[in-house]
Amino acid sequence: MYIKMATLANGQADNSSLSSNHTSPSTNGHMNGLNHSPGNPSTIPMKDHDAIKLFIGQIPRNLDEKDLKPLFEEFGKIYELTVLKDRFTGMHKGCAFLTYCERESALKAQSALHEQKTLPGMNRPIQVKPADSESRGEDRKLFVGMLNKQQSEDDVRRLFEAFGNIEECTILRGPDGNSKGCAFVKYSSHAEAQAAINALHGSQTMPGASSSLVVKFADTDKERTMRRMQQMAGQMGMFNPMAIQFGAYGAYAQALMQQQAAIMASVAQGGYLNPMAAFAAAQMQQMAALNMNGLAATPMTPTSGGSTPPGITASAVPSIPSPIGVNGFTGLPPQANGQPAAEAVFANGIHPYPAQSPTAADPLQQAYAGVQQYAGPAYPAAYGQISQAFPQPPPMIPQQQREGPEGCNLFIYHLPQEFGDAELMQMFLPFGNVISSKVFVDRATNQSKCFGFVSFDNPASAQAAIQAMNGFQIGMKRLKVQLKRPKDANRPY
DNA sequence: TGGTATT
Repeated sequence: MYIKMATLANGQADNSSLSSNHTSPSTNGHMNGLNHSPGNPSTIPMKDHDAIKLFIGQIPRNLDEKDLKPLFEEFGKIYELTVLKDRFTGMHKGCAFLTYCERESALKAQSALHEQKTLPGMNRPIQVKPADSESRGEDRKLFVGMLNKQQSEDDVRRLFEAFGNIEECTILRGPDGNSKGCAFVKYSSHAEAQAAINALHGSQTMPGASSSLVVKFADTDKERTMRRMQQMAGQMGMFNPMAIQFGAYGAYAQALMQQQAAIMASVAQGGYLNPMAAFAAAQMQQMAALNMNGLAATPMTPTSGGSTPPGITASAVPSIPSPIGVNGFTGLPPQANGQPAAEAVFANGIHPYPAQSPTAADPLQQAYAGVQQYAGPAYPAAYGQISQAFPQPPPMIPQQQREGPEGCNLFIYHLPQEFGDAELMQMFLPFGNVISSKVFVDRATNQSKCFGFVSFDNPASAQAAIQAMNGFQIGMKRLKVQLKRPKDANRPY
C-alpha cells in the first residue's frame, strides 16, 4: 500500500493514454517547492480519494515547479506538482501535472484558469483540465462522421447535448479551415457517450453527406498509431499493412517491416540524417512492436492447404484463367516463414491464377468455381507473354486510392459481382505495375457495384490493359475497360 | 468515373 501511494505521488500513475502527457521516470524528484519526498509515505500529505489530476498546458518553459506553485496554491493545497520534462534531454515540455489534496480545489482551479489567462510569453491561454489518465479519456470520446461540412461546433453540440455533458466538441478541419465532415465529442462519462451512440449513430443523413451519421468511440492511441502507419505506408508505396491485420500474410509482412525499420534506422544512424527516414523508422518499429504484442494483428495461424485462409471471408478469391503460371508472381517469396511457396501463396489471401483446374477438395476453389467458368477460353494472349516479367518480391498491395498520372487510370465496368479490390488488381497485374485498384461497393449492402478503377504507373501499361481487357468476356458480360474520365472533364448535360 | 474523415 505504501508503495502504491509513493508511486502515485511520484507522478507515475497510469497515464498511458496520451503520450504527450506522459511523465517520464526522469521527472521523479523534480517536485521542487513541495515538502514531501518520494519514497517516504509518511510525509505525503493526505489527498481526497477522488482527487483529480490536472493537466496544465501552455506554461512558459522558464517556469518550474516553485514558480508555478503560487499561481495554483490560490485554489487549495497542492498535493503534487510536476513539470513534464523530456525523458532524455530534461527539457521543460511546457506542461505539468497538478494534483490538489482536495477534489474541489481542482475544480475551482480549472474553472478559474482554463483558457482564462495567458502566461507571459505564451500566445495561447493556459490549459487546466483533468489529465487524460484521469478518465482513460478515450472511452467517453466520440468520433462523429458524415457531418455536413457546413456544420459548426455549435451545430454538433446541439445535436449531442441531449445525451450528456459535453466537455469538448471539435470539428476536424483541414489546413484551409474547411471542415472534414467529422468531429470529436467528449462527454463526462462513458455512459453518456454510449447513449449518444445508441441514439444518433445512423439516425439521420446530413444534407450533402454520402451516408448516414457515424457516431462511434474515437480511436484509441494504438488505433491511431496504426492508422498513421497505414497512411504512411501507403504514401511511401509500401505493402499494405492492412494485410497484417487481416491475413496470414502478417508474419511475413512483419518480418519485412522489422527489416525495413532496421535498415531505415541504420541509414539514419549512419550520418545520413533524413528526418523522414528517421521518422518512418521509428513508426515502423512502433508498428512492428504493436503487432508483436498482438494488439492489432490477427492471430497468425498457419494455413494449410484446404482450409480457408484467415482474412478470406465471403468474397474470397475468384480465379480466372492463369496468365502467370506456377512460377509467376506469388505474392510471397518462397522463403517466407519457411513455408513452401504454394502454401504461402494460399495463405496470402491473394490467389495467383491457378495453373491447373481447381480441385473439389479446395473449398476456396469450389466457392469460386462459378466465376472461373465465366471466364471461358477467351482470356487475352497478353497474359501469357507478360507473365515471365514478374519480379520475385511481393508486389505493393495498394490500399489507398491513388490516382496515377494522366492516361494511367482505367475505369472498368461489368466486373463480376464477386470481384473485390484484390481481384481487380490481380486481373490487371499482368499489364504493369498496378498502383491502385478499387472496386466500388454499395455501403448499405456491401455489394460490389460492379465497377472500379485501376491505376498503373505508366500509360503504356494502361493502354496494354485496355487493348487486352476491353470487351473481355466474363460470363454473360463483357468488361468495359477505358481510361478514367479526368476529374475536370466536361460532363454531358 | 476515386466515397468514410481520427486532434
